[in-house]
Amino acid sequence: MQVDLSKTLYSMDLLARRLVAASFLTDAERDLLLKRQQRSQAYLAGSEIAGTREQRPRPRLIVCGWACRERIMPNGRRQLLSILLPGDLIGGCIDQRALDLVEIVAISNVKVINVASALRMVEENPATYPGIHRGLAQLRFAEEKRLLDHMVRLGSQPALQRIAGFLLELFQRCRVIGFVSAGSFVMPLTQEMLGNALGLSVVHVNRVMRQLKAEHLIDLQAGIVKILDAAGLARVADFSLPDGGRPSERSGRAAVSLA
Amino acid sequence: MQVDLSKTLYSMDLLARRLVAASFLTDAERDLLLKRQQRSQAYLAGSEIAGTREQRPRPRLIVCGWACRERIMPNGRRQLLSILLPGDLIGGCIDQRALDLVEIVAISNVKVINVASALRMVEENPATYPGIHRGLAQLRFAEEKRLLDHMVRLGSQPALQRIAGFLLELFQRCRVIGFVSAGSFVMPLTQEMLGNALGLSVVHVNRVMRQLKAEHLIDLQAGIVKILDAAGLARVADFSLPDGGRPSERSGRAAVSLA
DNA sequence: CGAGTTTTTGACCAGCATCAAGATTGGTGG
DNA sequence: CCACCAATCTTGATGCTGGTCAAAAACTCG
Repeated sequence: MQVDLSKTLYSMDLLARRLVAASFLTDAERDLLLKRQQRSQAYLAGSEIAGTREQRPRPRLIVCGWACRERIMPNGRRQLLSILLPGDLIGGCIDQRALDLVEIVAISNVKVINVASALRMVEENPATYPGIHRGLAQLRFAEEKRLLDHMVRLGSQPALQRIAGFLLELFQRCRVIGFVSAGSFVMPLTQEMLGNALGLSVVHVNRVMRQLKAEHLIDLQAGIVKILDAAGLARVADFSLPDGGRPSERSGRAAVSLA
Repeated sequence: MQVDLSKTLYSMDLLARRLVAASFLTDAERDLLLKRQQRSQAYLAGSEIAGTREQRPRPRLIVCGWACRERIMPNGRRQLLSILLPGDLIGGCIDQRALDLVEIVAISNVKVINVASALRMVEENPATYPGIHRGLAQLRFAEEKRLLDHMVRLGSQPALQRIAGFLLELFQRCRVIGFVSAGSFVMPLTQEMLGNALGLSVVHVNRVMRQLKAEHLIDLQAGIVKILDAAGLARVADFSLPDGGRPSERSGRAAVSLA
């Protein structure tokens, strides 16, 4: 289902779209983003976009395809740390050296463009590009938020909620970049990858996905996820107790401990 | 064991110490750090240093005591996201708004000083304060690394290794800021907090700590942790297979996929 | 159509949570 | 200095969530 974009002009249109969503851009800013057509760099699904001992990691923008940051442990186990979608920056946040910490791997076929010079221009003249500057800050903020959300999932949610929340996050991210139609989006993650992202075994991921399907919260076929009941999913994802108690059950617990 | 520092001059000495460790400072830089004595702000153990809906979170430096970033879930469960030690910045990294994402809570009694103006000066004139500028980047880098390490712990390590790795991290961080003597450091975390940080129940934290003690890797008493065998701990923490298999089994995987 | 990958199921078991209760520790007031 | 209380630590018993093993079905692709 990977669309061949080889004939498309690669520009920073995607970045522009995301930034515009949050801020109005000046003409100078539009120029910076849209006039700089660039040759894109392509990576095959499964290949490494940036490795642990990268020579000189340049900030890049994903134009097409999915990638992830992951860490591979000495025993071969993999932990996906975050998913990167079109419009996301690689190494644009934090510090360049942060790339040392993980590997960036293409999940589907991926195309990226180098945004080092554009970023540098913005960093050096924030006043000239106020909208982009602010927009970038928001991108970083969103990335940080996702990281923390995911930590909470891993640390304190059972499998059902981890998966529900994660799917919901992907859904919303896809929607922002216009990759959702009729409540569906293409998700090129195998259940094994989902497991690696969520700290669960493939088998268990499968069972939970199946359960979500049985409860008519999502629908699945051929790598396409359809969110049938976003509100229901959110309800499942946010809450932690096995019984369907409402959030106010703290009083219940309290009552027990008082009894 | 909380030393009363009320008569101490609060300066950015700690920050200076950390920065110096990695970079040489110019006179201007020393001045910036050391000449700006500041009134410190104090927080009692358990109190909130910065909340989710903070009016205007200013970057601050922890001068004394331990704090943490945590998220509290609707069901009352808590997930500690990171531990903040003296010399760590609050809200100095990423974006100020990142503070919205979590609460910052004092674990022991804590003192902080405001470093907003100093940070602004450095950001605006990076050339004047090259050492500090680089040093701050390293601080951010280290924080990012810790976050990712912790995610790996939560996502793909069993209890024994989570705890071993976490203790080791605390140990090394304490050593850097000079809070280790004779292999021991004061750790004001209750086992319940450890559990909240590591996604484990109090009971299980206790059992594992006990096991580490039994294996003469650590010693524990009255909130003081003594690392008896750092190398042994590291061995436990880094590896995930029950048997002591060697790391090089990636070749095995490769061979399979090539065959 | 056959080989490899991914998904699906079932059977079994282990790691860790939960529940419950007792032992320590530290702090407080008499 | 001791009695007392709350918080923390410790330990045992029991059960559930989710891991592991194994193998069969459904896809995918050349």
